[in-house]
Amino acid sequence: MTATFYEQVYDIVRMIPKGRVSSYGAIAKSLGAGGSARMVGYAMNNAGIAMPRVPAHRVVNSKGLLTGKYHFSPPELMVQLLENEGLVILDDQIKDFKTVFWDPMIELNK
DNA sequence: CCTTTGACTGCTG
DNA sequence: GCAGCAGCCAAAG
Repeated sequence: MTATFYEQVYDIVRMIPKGRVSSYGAIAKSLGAGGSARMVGYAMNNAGIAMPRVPAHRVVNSKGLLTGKYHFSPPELMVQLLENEGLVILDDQIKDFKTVFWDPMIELNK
């Protein structure tokens, strides 16, 4: 695979179904990157210019908090997009996070 | 080649 | 339950 770590992250994120979310750590782990969750977030920084568009709004931290919302323009966009997909956001936190959580390790049968 | 940078995570007090 | 600290590791300068 000539794909960089970023591209691998993008692939996983694009696979996240509508109305579901995943976490940085889970994605990193599914890539075999171990605890390099920060790298996933760092990759998301590039997601803004990645093609095709990467649904970065479906990626949150392990607690279901929209930690990266301030990287959107405007920050409220992330919440809007998630709510548009049927999710409920309460004070920057995803309601029923465990229920809508999408685990790449399981869904991709890795 | 060495340093800095993170949209994170888990443990500890 | 919350704040602080350290570990994590790839990419960019």
